[in-house]
Amino acid sequence: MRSELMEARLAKLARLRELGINPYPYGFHRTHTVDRLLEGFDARMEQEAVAVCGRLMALRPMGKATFAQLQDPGGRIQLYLKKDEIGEAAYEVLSLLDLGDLIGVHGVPMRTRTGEATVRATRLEVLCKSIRPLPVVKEKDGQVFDAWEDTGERYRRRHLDLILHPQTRRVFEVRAHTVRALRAFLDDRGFLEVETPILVAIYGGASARPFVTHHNTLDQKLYLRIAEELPLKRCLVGGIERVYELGRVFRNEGMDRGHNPEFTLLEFYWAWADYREAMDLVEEMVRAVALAAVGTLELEWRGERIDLALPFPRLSMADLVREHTGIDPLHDDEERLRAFLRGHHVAIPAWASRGHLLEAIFDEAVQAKLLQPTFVIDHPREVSPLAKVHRDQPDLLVERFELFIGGVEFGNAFSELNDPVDQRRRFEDQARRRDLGDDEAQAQDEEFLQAIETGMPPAAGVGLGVDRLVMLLSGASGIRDVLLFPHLRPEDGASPESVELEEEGASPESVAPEEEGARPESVEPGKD
RNA sequence: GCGCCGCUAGCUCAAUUGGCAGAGCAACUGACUCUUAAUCAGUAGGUUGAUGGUUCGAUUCCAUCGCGGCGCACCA
Repeated sequence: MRSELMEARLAKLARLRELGINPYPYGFHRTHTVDRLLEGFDARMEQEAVAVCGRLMALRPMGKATFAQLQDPGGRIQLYLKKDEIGEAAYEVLSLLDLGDLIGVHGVPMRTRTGEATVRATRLEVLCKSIRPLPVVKEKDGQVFDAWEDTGERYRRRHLDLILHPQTRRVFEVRAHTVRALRAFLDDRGFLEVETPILVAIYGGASARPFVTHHNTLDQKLYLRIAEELPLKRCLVGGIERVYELGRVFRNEGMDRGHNPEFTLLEFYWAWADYREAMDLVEEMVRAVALAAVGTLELEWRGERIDLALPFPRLSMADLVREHTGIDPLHDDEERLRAFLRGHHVAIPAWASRGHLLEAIFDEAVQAKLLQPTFVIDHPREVSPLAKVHRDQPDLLVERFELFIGGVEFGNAFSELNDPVDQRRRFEDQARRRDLGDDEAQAQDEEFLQAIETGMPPAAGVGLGVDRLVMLLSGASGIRDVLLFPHLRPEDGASPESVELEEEGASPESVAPEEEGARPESVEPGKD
């Protein structure tokens, strides 16, 4: 049982207190992080007094001297603690340390006989006694022993993953740099960042099923937003001509290596521009962000080499389908399109129109093949209720593009529809579709329609999947690798009365109320 | 949601045709003042994911469930 290991640590903790040592002190004055200390290490040898602190990752006691490995965000360094030098009392403290403890050491840089950079300690301080053991991973000459690589556990106990795997930390540094670069790119071009509601009474701006929640005081059904689109367009109406939001949206759909229930979406709206200019900007932005975040345009992702330096071709969805299948999706008999999909075992709902069929064939036969960055343009009207009709083929198509890289969609954009009469008609069409069984059809948002009726400037609008961009730039193949705490199934599925609550406050009452009727009316009235 | 694979000590993994559940590391005790996967000697550590079934006997065979991974479907 694990508690036996913990008992040993708790006993040492008690002993430390007996010795008059506070195992949880208030801080430590560090002179160098490990990476800084290693820069110009030899010049400092036997000269400077240094102070380092971090997590104890290895202990090699040899009687009256002990070697240890200390890890901080800058890396690991060896410590040499001699009884002669730190004193009898400190050496007893040392014997009460475990792997995983946080310690601080004052000392002098030295090299061992084998040349390893080392801090010879003159003083030892306990900074935090760890009472829960962490997985022990050993390494020699780049070879790792007893690697801790249970993927699920790494997501579930991400703090351990971060301690044990520097490359995990790097992914989140890439993520931070990516987000910062996106903001910088847009800020530099006069875009204003805004924040709009996540809790909404009407969800819209995308085709997806929402999460449902409830406001107690108002006794109102609320949704978590599935897109940022509609409020940002109201900003356009209000005269914020360049506006963006970079935030979390929520879609109540399947989870796999490309999908998490909540994900980070960048949307920006650009007045007086159309989707072609938006493509120019997105292409430039992707390159700028890649250079800022990882310093290169040549990437490897899911086993494919991706070259962001290549011009992003702009190919119409219909042309791509024709090229890959021989079907002319705009002119061939609809039955031929249906037959193709049946042949590929794609379920086709009865209400599907030519546009839906075109999109379905594209998804089936083309999408996965678009490895290098490609703009797919000019989508069917029926699947794009917020896009402006195509200036050349207004009856069938809209002005829209999706950016594909590595066979995966990264972005979605239109020349935004600003004809209020048409917009209202399209919402009504969506409502009809909903009646026919399309549960992703968009609900009518009256506030949004009224804003559009006031007059929204012609504009391009772009949505970009930030998690996927981070995946591409960090080389991660799954979205869970770029989320610190991805959504997972609850750990203690089976016995409800199991006394196994242990860590991560798996409180039994925190179940998502799937049914409406299950709302507890009597919860803590007026806690505010 | 469907299919395939997996789940054994804190970690990484063994266990012949169904026959007393093991090793290394970590832990504990002892030795060791330049080690580095430290070494040496000893000790302890398990409801084999859960429940049920077949059997004299189940880690092993069967069923159901849980969790995870991969693939498919839906989406971004």
